[in-house]
Amino acid sequence: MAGWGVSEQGGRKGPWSPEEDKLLAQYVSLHGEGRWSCVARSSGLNRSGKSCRLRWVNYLRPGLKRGHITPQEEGIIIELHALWGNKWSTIARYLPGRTDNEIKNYWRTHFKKRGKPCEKQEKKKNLGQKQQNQEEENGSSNSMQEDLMTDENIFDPTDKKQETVIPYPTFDNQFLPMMFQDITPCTSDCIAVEDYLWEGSLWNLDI
DNA sequence: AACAGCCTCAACCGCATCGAG
DNA sequence: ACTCGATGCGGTTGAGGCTGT
Repeated sequence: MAGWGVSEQGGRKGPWSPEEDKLLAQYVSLHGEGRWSCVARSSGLNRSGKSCRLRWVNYLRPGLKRGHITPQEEGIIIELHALWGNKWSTIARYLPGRTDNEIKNYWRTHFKKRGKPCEKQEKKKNLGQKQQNQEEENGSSNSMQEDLMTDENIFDPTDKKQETVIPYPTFDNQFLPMMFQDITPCTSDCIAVEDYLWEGSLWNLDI
């Protein structure tokens, strides 16, 4: 990000102003989501379609949750990441109100670099830098996450044979109580995933 | 109080995929 | 079958806030 300003296409870049947010929200409420390039052109925003979509999806869309990821959500993220790997948008579908960007950032912050979730704060308080470095070197502290991320364990969504349609929960029903929404699998594949989620402890809230 | 290092998160980029013509 | 624009996704970056010294 070498300096905000104007993109190659001439559109504005950088942080969105409240005025831009308002324009975008107004336009989407009138015309609906989609056709982002049209949104960019017609709304008066000097932004790329991509930028408009991203802003709407990650920030302006109604129903987005604010605040910290809960332990329950964290558990879901761990389980689904073990299933699908870095398929953040897929994982986000199971966390109503959370965006793929948010989940991606969370994973990166809490799991990728360091050890187990929540260990960060403990480390800060209890461990000296030396010990921290030692743990990072021998990799023992995050063996759980690394195990989950091994190729053998990752469900490959790009494999058409394995790919599973995930019909729920979507943004439309995000206002239902999280994780106990009225889920209705529509295909046998869905049921298979459902079985995994229920039997495989994803929905076990004893985390 | 000042500084340095770390962390978070909004936003960008590049690539892949999809669909219309 | 091919091209091209639109859209979606995952990876990456950097500004600003936070925390420890």
